[in-house]
Amino acid sequence: MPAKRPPARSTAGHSPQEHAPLELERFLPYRLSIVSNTVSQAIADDYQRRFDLGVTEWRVMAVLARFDGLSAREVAERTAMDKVAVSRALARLVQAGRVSRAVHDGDRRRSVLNLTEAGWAIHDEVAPMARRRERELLAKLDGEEQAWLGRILDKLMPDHEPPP
Amino acid sequence: MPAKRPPARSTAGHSPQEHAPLELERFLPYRLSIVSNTVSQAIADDYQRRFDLGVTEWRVMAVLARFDGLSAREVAERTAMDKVAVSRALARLVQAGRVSRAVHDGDRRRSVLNLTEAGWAIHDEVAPMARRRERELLAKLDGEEQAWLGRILDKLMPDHEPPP
DNA sequence: TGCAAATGGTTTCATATGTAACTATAACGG
DNA sequence: CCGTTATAGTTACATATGAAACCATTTGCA
Repeated sequence: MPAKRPPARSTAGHSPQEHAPLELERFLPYRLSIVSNTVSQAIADDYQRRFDLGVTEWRVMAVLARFDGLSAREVAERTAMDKVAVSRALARLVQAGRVSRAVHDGDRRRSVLNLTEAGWAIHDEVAPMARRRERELLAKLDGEEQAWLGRILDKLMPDHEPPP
Repeated sequence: MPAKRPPARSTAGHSPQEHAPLELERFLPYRLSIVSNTVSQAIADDYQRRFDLGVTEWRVMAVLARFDGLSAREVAERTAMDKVAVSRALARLVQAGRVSRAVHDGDRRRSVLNLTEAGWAIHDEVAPMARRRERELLAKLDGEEQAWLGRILDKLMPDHEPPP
């Protein structure tokens, strides 16, 4: 262990002015990002290696499992990803035979996307995993806290009203 | 507006089994990541362009503002970044004359890091900005919600006890 | 001592991601 | 109709990020 550890004093005795440094560990956006990244990473680790499936790809699969025949743009709306990310995720998914892509009748710019059998098979393995992780996360909170967290996230969520 | 929008039914009438698709917008890790990314991005936009300063660099500056003479590894601990990210951030900061790097007496592997005058000048502009953004974020919540959020994040935070 | 293992830090390489430019098709206005 | 503008999606480029290999130094210990 190293000989000296300077005391955790503030403003580094540097100059006359008060520098009011930010305390990262009490800074809300910082804490949010730590928690969020830790959680996402834990979940992703479950399927990332096993299925060679990225987070973005999984999100696309998740919406296609609920809404079939979406276009790439609609997928983007529902996943809060931008269209480039969706395009790339789809390229991999189609390539891997997990999603089928057809052309929309009457608008040949649009794709019509669906999970394939292989896609469904993966979905049906990953979805329960993800839910299990979510439960593990929530298990750290008591019921009251869980309820508050839900409400708070609703309030903080940028209004991103997907079509009903 | 396009002619048809398929109803939001589940499981895509695909096969006999129940597919139990994940509802992303109710999935906690997903919502967390949306909120976190939105907030971080909003803050970063403030200084990113103005000072050509990345989020990682700002975090390094923030800890150096509170603790002078840290080594890179100590910075990494306090920012929850990995050492590669810290190394890179430091390279840019030192290059830009915002952080000074010396060699530790008695352990020549270690660096001894400090903000320079230029670094302090930037810090003193960015820190209040960041705080203002945090206040804006919290303004969306009432007092009770703010308190709960703080407690909840504490509980969800991975135990990452930096040395006192 | 002296040498294996550990530590601080940087570099390398493969991937991921964001922005802007681009292609193709469709919608609109005269 | 025909040119302009808008939309769906992809490509290209630049930058960011993570994992592992890598150097230098220090520590531990026989």
